[in-house]
Amino acid sequence: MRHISGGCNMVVTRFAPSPTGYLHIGGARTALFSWLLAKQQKGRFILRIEDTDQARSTEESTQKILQDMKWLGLDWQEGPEVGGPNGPYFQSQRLEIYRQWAQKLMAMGRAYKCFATPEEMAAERAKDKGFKYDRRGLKLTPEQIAAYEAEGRPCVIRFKMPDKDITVHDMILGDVTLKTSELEDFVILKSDGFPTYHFAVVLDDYYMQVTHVLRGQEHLMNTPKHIALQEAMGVPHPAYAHLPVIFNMEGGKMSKRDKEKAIKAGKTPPEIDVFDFRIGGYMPEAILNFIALLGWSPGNDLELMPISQMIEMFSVERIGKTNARFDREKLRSFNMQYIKNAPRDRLREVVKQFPEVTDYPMKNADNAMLEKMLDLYQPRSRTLVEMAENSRFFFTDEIHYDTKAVEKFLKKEPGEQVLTDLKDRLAALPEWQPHAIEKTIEDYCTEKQLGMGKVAQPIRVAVTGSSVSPSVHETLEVLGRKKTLSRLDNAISLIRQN
RNA sequence: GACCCCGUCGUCUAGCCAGGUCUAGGACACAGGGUUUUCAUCCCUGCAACACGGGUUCAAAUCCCGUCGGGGUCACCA
Repeated sequence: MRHISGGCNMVVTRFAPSPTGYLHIGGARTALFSWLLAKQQKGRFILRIEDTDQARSTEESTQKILQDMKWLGLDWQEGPEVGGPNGPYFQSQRLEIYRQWAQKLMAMGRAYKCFATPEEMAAERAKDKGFKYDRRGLKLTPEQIAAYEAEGRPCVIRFKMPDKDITVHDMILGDVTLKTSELEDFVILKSDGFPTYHFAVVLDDYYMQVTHVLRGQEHLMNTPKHIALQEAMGVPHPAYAHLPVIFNMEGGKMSKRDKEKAIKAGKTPPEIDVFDFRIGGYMPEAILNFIALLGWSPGNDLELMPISQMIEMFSVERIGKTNARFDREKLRSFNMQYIKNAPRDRLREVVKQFPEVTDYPMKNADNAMLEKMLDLYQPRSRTLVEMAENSRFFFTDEIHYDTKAVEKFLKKEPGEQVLTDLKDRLAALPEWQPHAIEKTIEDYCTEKQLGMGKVAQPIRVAVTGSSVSPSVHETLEVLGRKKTLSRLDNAISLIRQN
């Protein structure tokens, strides 16, 4: 009898990505829900790498996925890097288990060899759209099999589906019954000796003592196969929960292809993978909060909540059945609020890590400058990209002058006059303090009978290149007197150029 | 095409399981107003949904059936 580590009733969930690219946002939600369930139930969360597709799996992808999981803060109690009692956690390292069970099932008469090549099967399917595997392997005589093997012909092992209906008791969808006639004898062991997904998940979930399987709804039709397999092997069924699909705004499944489509159409590609959102300047906590609400709701009007509260309030019963569109506008709003409400320590950490994956002048910031920038931009940035771009004039002297702004505020009256006058007055200030700067500007306005807008905008454009920035006196203060004056000079000569 | 799942504001959703308290609540977006030196924030107001058709019932967003619509799956991919 196997000992179940940590107690018999312990909830064990897992996330089992295949390493064929970055972590998809939908995968991240599956991982999050599984993680939340384990945390809430004081159980264990396992990360397992399903690298049974030799053609597509890469070590690089594995690393990317681990990195994205860590960045999101979804830690695992068992899996790559941390190990665990039920390892290894890479399916490619568990081949012996699958082979032995395949043999066992064959000995039991529940599985059999088939020598048909992938090409043959594809040809059958091309001929008949509704083609279902015809059990041709089962019709082979022992002599034929021996002869094929003597020739060294490759074969697969197929599972013999039982002749009965199978009901999935889904925690979200309820009971879903599938007629056995809908299912064919599927391959469990490929000709390269690797298991198929169906075989590997069932065995691994069993050996890793997984109690709850949360996965996308696209797996619903696979589940009867897994249940049949579990029955044949005499192992328990984990509880299943099939999550609604995440749609793009067009109403189709949100997929990596959306990126290629956008590029072809000459548009900027949408964020699809977790890493895209990371580069896009989103905070992991905002992403987690947002995707948690794609299908799940705590039941009251609560939306923004810390992860600790999500853990507390999470329940599979409150996951809905309807597919959800991924509304980036709402994510942006969430992200803005997370940036605005973040403790300074946390925001500083996030902002300092950001240049690791991007390249903005912000990366050259010293701590004092960064802190001042944060004072101004924490309340007014929806993403770190906005923050980095809008504040770039602090960190580089390569100012890009917005043409419209230059025309409107510098080249028109009283632009030049304002700059030359204020340059002298600011240069003469005894102390470079925000209040002193503000007063200088205000006094100037009063004296010249000019509205604040007439004065502030030319300065703003001169110093930042843009007509948009935090309040002028704070901006100047942070920039420093030296840079302020030299940029005023530059702007003045720009005006005089023509 | 076959099988399966789903269907409340433009979007995410609460309400549905245990019908009445729903002239359907919240959030994002949008529109208008206020604050303001620009932008953003912030505050106020507004717009806006039970897919459709039948039942059951004194009463249906809530239960049943059908239609339509959307989606998923049909691999030696996961």
